[in-house]
Amino acid sequence: MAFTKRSDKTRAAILAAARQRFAADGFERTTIRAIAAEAGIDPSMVMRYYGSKDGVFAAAADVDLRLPDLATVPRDELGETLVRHWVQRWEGGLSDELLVILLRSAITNETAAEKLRTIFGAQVAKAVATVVDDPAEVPTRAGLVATQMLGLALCRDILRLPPVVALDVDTLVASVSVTVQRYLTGPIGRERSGGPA
Amino acid sequence: MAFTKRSDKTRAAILAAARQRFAADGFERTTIRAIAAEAGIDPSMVMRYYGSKDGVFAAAADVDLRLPDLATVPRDELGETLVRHWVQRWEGGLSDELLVILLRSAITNETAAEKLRTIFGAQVAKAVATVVDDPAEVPTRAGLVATQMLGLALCRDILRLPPVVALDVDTLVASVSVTVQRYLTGPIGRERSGGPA
DNA sequence: CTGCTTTGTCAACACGTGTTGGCATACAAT
DNA sequence: ATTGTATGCCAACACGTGTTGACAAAGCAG
Repeated sequence: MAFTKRSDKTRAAILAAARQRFAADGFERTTIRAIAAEAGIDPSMVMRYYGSKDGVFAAAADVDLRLPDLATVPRDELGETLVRHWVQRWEGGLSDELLVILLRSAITNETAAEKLRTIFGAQVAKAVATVVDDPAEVPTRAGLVATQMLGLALCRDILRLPPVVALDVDTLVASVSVTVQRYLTGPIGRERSGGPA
Repeated sequence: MAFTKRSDKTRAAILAAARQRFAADGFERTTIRAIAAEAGIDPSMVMRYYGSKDGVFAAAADVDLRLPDLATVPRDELGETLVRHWVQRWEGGLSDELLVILLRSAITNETAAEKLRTIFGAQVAKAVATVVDDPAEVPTRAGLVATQMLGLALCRDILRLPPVVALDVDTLVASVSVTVQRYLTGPIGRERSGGPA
């Protein structure tokens, strides 16, 4: 299988087309025919190489958040590092409609939702775990972080709320970083926030 | 038109059924037939009384955020007031699948997205405007607030990320309030956060 | 009771969907 | 050149969709 078959080019074209369609339209509104048209081939090829619509989707939505390794980051720059990385990941339109696909589809497609849950449960929690001392706090902090990061992506890249789209990257990062930084290292829940320590 | 027609009961049944289906399945996956079945009537009635699928949706997604009047709230309790109200609005499952409908559908349906943009543009900005001095800052602050609030709803009530679902309301409100409070009254962008002021 | 409007059901349409099998062509091996 | 196989296209299927119109029953007006 390490040999390149003649069909690899078509396979790749299908995958690229599928990503574009899924990202633009979500799971339900994307049709096999549309994918095939964009790839410039026949719909039946999509079936042959990926088995079913769910098959293409699974292949297209195989995503890695590629979060930075927080262990090497100064403790007071965690928020900024994470948020800047996140924003750039979403901004870099080219190859990264992956995240759009996942988020768009996760809202109506239970398979995609489960996948997203897994990815966030694993990758974000792992990143957070390298930073938080008390293991019992990890899920809570990871959840709060997810709340802000996904909300940011949702408003800016999916819903395209004008004021959020209008924000320049630096202002955005500066504002949101503080939040994420606190969710990572600050007090959570009902603890006093301005304590002496 | 103030008189109650005989068909009002059916109309109401259709609307209730539509809300349930749209909230559960989103716009695309909800079928006229499913709505009719849930309402216990014939699919053609849905068409007769609401014209088209888009018509039913428009009627079902006519939503009012009912944000509290921030003018009467002490300045340092703004975040908590807003967030608690928001969480309760989403928690109160009964009549309020309205928000689920809107958010779920806005991700794939452009009409719904536009509606959500309008609602947030108007209602949130208005609420924020009663609190912020500099009018130029209103959109930015409203946008940031939307980011966190919609992200919260997304993770907790749509995607159901386990750690976010697991959080009890008080912890949630306590943690997120601080963020919203800062987006409303704190420094934004690249200003120094701990300045001498 | 006789007519007329309203409320509802039934059956069907035109269309788009995922999916399948058959058939031509281009390539690879002998 | 002659096989055998991989690659691609075409036509069709079975099904579910939004939507429409004809027709029956129920309520009301005269």
